Amino acid sequence: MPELPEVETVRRGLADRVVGRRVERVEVGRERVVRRTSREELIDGLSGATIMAANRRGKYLLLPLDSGDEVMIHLRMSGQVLHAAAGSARPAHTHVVMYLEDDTEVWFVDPRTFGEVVVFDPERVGEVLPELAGMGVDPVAEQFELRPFRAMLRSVRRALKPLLLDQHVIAGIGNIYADEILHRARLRPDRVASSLDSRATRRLHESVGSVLSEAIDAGGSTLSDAQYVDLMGAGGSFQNDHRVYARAGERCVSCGRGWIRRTVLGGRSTHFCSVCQR
DNA sequence: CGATCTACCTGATGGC
DNA sequence: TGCCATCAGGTAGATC
Repeated sequence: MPELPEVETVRRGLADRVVGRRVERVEVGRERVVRRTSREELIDGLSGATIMAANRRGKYLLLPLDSGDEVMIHLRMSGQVLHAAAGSARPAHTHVVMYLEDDTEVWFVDPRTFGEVVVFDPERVGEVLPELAGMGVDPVAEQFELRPFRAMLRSVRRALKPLLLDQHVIAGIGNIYADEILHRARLRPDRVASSLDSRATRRLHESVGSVLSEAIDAGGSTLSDAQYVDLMGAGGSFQNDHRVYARAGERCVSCGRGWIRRTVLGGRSTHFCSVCQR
């Protein structure tokens, strides 16, 4: 569920409401969400520590602690991070509870338990989180330059959408935003990357930046199932600006001529206008 | 190298 | 109403 804009919205909530606070106590329900290490390592690593910052790389939340360790939270498909007054009623599937010094609690909630929480020593990041080393550029948190992007596109014979979804190439884009970015760039999801001319490359580069930043400004996308919410439990509004995602059968509002089609590409549901995306 | 399939889980939805 | 199949925002690993 959550992609870069949703994770960034959660990050900002943590920066505003949780950074600088001390974690007094931690409870772990289902061990599966701490499978990367163990229940004991999470509890020992977090108890008594103060959260010093809230960072993000792609869809990974990274929270440095005053101990020198770091917390990683990944929401995967159905994870939520919520912040509430101490003693508030918790949703089902609340697997981690952090009791903060200011009588508030941070909850990690995840029905499908694909998500995870881990405390690790940054010096051992390569052992605990080896995937971080191979992550591509974060187009919001880092410099996302046109030139290397163009060189990468020219060098691969892959369809654009699976390429945008590949976290080794660009970190943070998921299924919704891949479709929205390609629509804005007027490029078909199955178009081969190396076939783009320099104008198309520029449109794609600009669309990556503009779609993601507009989605962040809107607080992310909350679909009808309301699975994604921010730290306070509020939904985002970018779903109202989706032009293709979950709009199969509707008239394309960009060109006014085509209809939005739904196909499957790389095993993912894919939405595009066959008239204005080429 | 790249495409495809599977697995990991639970809940919502739609058809019959 | 109930039962069953299908699908979901992510990612890693196996296989061809």
